[in-house]
Amino acid sequence: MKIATWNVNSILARLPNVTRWLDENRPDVLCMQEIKCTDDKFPADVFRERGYYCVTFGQQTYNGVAILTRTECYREQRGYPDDVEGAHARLVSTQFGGIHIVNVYVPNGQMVGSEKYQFKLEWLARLRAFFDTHYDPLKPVLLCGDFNVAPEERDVHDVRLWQGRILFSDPERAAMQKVKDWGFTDAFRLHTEDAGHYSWWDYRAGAFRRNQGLRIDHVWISKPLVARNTNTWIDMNPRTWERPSDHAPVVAEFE
DNA sequence: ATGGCTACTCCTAGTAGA
Repeated sequence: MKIATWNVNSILARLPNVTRWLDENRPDVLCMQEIKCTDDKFPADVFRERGYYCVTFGQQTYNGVAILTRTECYREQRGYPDDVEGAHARLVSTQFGGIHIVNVYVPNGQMVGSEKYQFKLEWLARLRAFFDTHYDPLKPVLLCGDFNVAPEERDVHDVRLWQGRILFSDPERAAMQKVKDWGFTDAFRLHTEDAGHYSWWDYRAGAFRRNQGLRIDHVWISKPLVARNTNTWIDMNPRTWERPSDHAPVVAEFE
């Protein structure tokens, strides 16, 4: 079984790239973030033609998450259960093949110390509480998405540049670690110890060409899935295509 | 060097992303 996560940075702008990648890779599940459109604008028919079912939690202009699956799936959660009306569309979940799949788009945080940064830290605290309340770490649970946090120094191309800054500040990393402590393992790190593997590169200044990126997109798995995870990798290919997303897909395979 | 690039919008200039 192949489960992938990809921040597509607008599903409407990225539709040719996403369909091409689906055709070439045929994952069982694709979790997407930043679809940037409401559910009625989501191109579900294009995916249905390719044999995928969709659950979406869209929003105009900003945020928005969706999950594509090869067999019919049912939405489990759409945002946090205690969300107020009009809250950001940043979390959607489903069950597939006996696995609880939670797809998140963690807030960016803009700048350390800003209101948005505070919102990010609170959102991450709620994510941990959400797992405490609704899931069991002894069952197969997979949390994936754009976490907007690089966990370790080896996940950052230039530690001196990023130290203490947004996406790599200590409080963000601690908040993310708290989520991990619920009972998750970073699937990518089960297979690769090296530095220099990134999932996002700035559009500007030739960052991709120079491999100046961050590993901020992740697939985290609960204990029962660890032994089944045969490989997890970052597919840099679509980042080389025309009109790419600034993020690359992360793919996890299970037996 | 605070730029660089991309996508969005009832505001095509301003906001947001990371």
